[in-house]
This record gives sequence, C-alpha cells and structure tokens, in this order.
Amino acid sequence: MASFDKILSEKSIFKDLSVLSPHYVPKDLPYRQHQMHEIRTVLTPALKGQKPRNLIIYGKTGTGKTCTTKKIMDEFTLAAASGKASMHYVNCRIYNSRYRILQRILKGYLPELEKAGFGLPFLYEKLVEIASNGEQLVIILDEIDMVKDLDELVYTLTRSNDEIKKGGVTIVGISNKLSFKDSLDARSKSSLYETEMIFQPYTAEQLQKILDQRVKEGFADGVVESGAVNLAAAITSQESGDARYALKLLNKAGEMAQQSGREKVTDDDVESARKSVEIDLTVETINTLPEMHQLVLHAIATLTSSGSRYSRLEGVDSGFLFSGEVYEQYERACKGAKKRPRSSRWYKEYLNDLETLGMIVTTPSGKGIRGQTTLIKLGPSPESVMGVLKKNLFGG
DNA sequence: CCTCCACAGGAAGCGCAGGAGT
DNA sequence: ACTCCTGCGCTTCCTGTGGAGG
Repeated sequence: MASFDKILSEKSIFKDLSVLSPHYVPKDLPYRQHQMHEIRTVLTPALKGQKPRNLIIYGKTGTGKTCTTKKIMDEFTLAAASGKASMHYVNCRIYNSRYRILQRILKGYLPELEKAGFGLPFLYEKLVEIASNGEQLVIILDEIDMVKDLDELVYTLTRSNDEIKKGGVTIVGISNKLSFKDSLDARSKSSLYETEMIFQPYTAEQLQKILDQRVKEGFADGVVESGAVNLAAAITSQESGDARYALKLLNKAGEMAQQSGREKVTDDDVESARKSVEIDLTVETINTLPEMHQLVLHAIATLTSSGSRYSRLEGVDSGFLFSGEVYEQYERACKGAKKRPRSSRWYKEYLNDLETLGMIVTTPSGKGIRGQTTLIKLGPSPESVMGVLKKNLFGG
C-alpha cells in the first residue's frame, strides 16, 4: 500500500471536494436573495396557520431552483418547529405519479405505509385527516413536469382543501420546462399558477462570483488563477448559464493540473477540461442509449467515415448523409449484431431522439435533391463515437 | 403540366410488462 | 393474490409534400 501513502503525501490542489459537487448547498446563495425573499413572503402565512397561495418556479438547469428551495425549507422547518406547519420535498423524477407522491408524503406520518396495498382513497383520507388537525402542509414538487397524472394530482391536492376545516395543503412546483404549462388542463392550470416565479440563468459576472466563492472553499489557497475562473464563467454563460456545468469545468481543470503535477490551475487547464467534459458527456450519453439507437448511430458513424453514396452530388455538403442510405446501413449493422432491424417508421423516431440528445444534426433536403428527405450529420467525431459503440454492440 | 421520387409523419392497432385497484 | 388497465415500443397502412425529370 505504498502507493496510497505516496498519493496521500502529495500536496493536493483541492481543499474540500464536496464544495464542487452539484449537491452542495452553500451557506449563502449569491444572486438569489431576491427570490428567497419572494418565496418566504409567499409561504409565511403557513407559519401563521393560514393557507399560502400555490407557487410555481421556473428556471433552466443549474439556475439554483432546487438549492434555493432547499435553503428555504431549512429556514421554514426551523421556524415551524413548535407550530403546526410542515414542508415536504418530493423529487418527481423518482416519485412520478399521484399515488407515489401521496405515499411518499404520508410515509413520514404513517410508517406502516412502507408496504404497498393501500388504495388511493385511503391515502387521500389520511391526508385530509392530518391537515384537519390544523396542520399547514407545504409540498414541494421538484421536476413537477415528470409527474404522469399531474392534472389528477393537482386536482386531488387542491380539492382536499375544500374538505379541510383548519389546516391546508399548498403546492410549490419546480420545473425547468416553460412548455409544460400547456400540457395542463385549464382547471389545474389556474389553481397551480396562483403565483409564478422565474429564475434567470446566471450571467458571466454572476457565475464568476459564484465560482470565486466555491474556489475559496474548495481549492487550496491561491492555486486557481483568476484567468481560469474567468474563462470557466465565460464558457458557461455562453453555452447555458448552468452553474453546475461551470463547477464541473473547474473540478476537472483541477484534476488535470494535479495529475500533471502542477501547482496552479490555469486557463489552459479549463480549456482542456471543456474538451474532456464534452467527450465524457458523449460517452455517457452513448452508454445510456438503448441498443437500437446505438445501432443507428453506428450506421451514421460508419457512413461518415466511408463517405456518402451521394457525396458527388452537386450543391450538397459532403458531410451530410441521406436518411435512406443510413437506414440501409442500419439494417446491415443489425445483421452484424444479430438483431432484427426495426421498421423505417420507427427508425425516424430514433433519429429524432438522437437529434434531441445532440448526437446528430439534421436538415430537411432542399434544392438540388430529388424528393424530400432528411440530411444527417454526426455531431462528435466518428472515431470518438465508434470506439464506445463497437465495445457496446460487438465487444461483449 | 404531370409524374415520380424519396421520403415525412399521422392514425390505428397490437402484444407485452408492470403498476393500480380490489 | 388476482385482475384489469395503462403506457410503451413497435408495425402497418396511408396520405402529404417539395422538388426533379420528362
């Protein structure tokens, strides 16, 4: 175990890695004080035994929605310690139906609910019973757009307020999709949207301040050059404003500097961290891709390296492939992997999925091409994609 | 102008697994 | 524990469409 000793004795660039993790909740959240105040204002009635208005919070990933509400929840729980109010956090990605969400909330009150077998009406009665003791329940539904029967859930929860005399049930919904509002029916929309809040993405300057703070806590003193922080903030704000991405960049840059035995984290490290994070991301998405998607991607990568059958056509960017030829190659790839190819109709859906995941770019064929088809281009380099795919599909 | 090409993408329906309700 | 229902992944069938070609 001499090697561990060696690693342990090395001077570390990091002071506290957990500070760089996406789940870390800092002591104070910069640039979210205003939002915190607003949420507090909305929820204060609950502490006085009155029912607050429902609230919905929007914002892209990494804008601090979850972090902010978690901080509020800490404050709330502290303030409500003696009173009759409680806050319940539910991650709807995991608890994604009316039944599961109710079960999850009531588990805190009735341990026997651990095992299933209770009907929905029973759970509902229990909820009403608890609230009727005069308790104000505030339910935070994180990633609320993941709930399958959201209309029913909203109806059930708001409806319960009619039957409760003293207490109340309040919904705080968190979503990163603006569009999910449209998928609600009019009744649940109006009850859910009593109050609406939007978290804007962080600007470059804000990200810089946030990173500065984390660097101070997470890295050893003075190892991160200010140019590196600036670059990480600039790259991130240009791409998404996602604070988590910025943190990942810095984390990776630190690892790279440490691995090559340097004592400073420079902007060069951030630059190579970005490339590495990008590759990680494509490898990760490919690995989580279902087999058929991978086979389609394999076909695209194969043709990208060998050249399109139509590449000699005039006025066509040679980097693009025809939907039809890709389908034929896909059928061949399936044969190679001893799988039955799916119909071309479904293959088109695969293409859509791959595009939303950013693995390919497609354009409708315009002038210069007979018929109407889709032109396909691979996002990452074919080599980087091929390596993972070969291992996944034909390797073992 | 008509026809053909090379598809796009909606509608209906099918078998299955797993979850809800009893 | 059992049945019924729903959602998912998929196929089949079909109509629509923009430009090339004659």
